[in-house]
Amino acid sequence: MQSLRGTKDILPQEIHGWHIVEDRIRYITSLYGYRELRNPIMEYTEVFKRAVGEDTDIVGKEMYTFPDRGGDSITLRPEATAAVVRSAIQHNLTAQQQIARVYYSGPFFRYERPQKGRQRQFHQFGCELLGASSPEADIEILTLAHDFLESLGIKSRELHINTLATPEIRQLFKQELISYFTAHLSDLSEDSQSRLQSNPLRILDSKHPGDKALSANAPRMQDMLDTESKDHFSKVLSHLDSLSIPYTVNPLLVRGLDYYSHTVFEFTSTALGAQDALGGGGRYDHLFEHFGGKHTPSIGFAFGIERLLLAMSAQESISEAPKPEIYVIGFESEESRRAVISCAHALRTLSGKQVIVDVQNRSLKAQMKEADKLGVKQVVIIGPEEALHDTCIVKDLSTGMQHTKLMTELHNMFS
RNA sequence: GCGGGUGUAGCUCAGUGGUAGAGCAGCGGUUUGUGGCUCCGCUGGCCGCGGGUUCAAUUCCCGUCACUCGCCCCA
Repeated sequence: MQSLRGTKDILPQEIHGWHIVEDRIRYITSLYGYRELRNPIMEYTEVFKRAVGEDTDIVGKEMYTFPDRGGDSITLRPEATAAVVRSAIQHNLTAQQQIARVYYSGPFFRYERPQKGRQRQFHQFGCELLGASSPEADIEILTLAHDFLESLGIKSRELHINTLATPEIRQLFKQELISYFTAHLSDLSEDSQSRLQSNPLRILDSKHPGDKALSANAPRMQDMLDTESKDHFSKVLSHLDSLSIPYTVNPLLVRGLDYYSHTVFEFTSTALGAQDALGGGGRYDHLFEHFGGKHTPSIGFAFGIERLLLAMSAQESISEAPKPEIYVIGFESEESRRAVISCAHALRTLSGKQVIVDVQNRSLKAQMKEADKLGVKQVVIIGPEEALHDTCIVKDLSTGMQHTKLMTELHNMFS
């Protein structure tokens, strides 16, 4: 028996990093007034098909989709935004021109070949700012993401940013691209040829050398921007400038999901290998309408938690897990063992410190060894002698100093 | 979905056509009530799984599963 391919057990010895990240998630989101939204991990397949787009890789080949017992087509969520929007509409989270600031964190599923930084079940943390179309909304999301990465101490990273303008402009741009690439059809990779009609934007961020060469000279969205798009984008950039958040405008950044418009961005890290995206996001002004909701311009981002942890451990910025503080040792006599149990219990309740006790009836020596290995600061020894006199020996493991104390004195030390 | 690499003790890895070793870790002793450093000893392995070749396979061949790196794409 073993875990499914591409799924991982997160073991006690590695949980500390997760707790750090989860702690930062709660802290940073709270600074910005974002509240958690917990959606189910499965939805009707239609939710993702409609939001993400039929021609995207996610929907085309990566979804965990299956019929349930009632015959409905169910999908394990491959991303969050679609479900957040579905949920926002269903519960009217943006009623009466209100905006909603939400975040989420949890497991997601994509049926792909695993590799470094890619699993079939992985975890994402993301934020969505629903109902605001201003560049200031974009900046709030970007700075939140920036602050989050900073607080985790992730250094070797870059922010790439681009604008996809309005759907109308993008439609025009697509036509331009199609005619440009069609003129060079034979130089295109097979993948790109098949995408040419359905999703020509995607050819732009292909890593295929031939495609790259063609893309470098392809028509540019920048040259076709309307004043509104141009204005929006330049405001976002100037805000980034004044906040001293470094970025690179990358005209080839298009992102793999259909629902984006205007600002799109991606955080990459050199610590990651081939899957170098820590996370990304963008503006989706028309997704609510796709679901039959009212016009609700929105923007959000998502980070891959496993990738954050990879980047953090690559630069060794994960702090050490806290160590237990007290080890209470007893041995040989029944009285000794009994005294240990009640002493440990009292210390935990009085001091709130982590107190470890041997549960294998091992020797004094063995328990001392374990205390040392665990890195505890203090050891309390209640041997048969001490148990008879209601005393104990308190030993500091770093100095080796030890003193005999009455049990009542010990309790006073920690209360 | 496609290509490369790997799969031997808890971990990191050596190794040979005649069913296996090291270091670290663990446990015990050196110290008959005291950890860390020595030194000594011990425990521990269907050599990923299935099949084939062979007198004999952990070693060679095929398949399979998993991991891993890359492609595609994304977190």
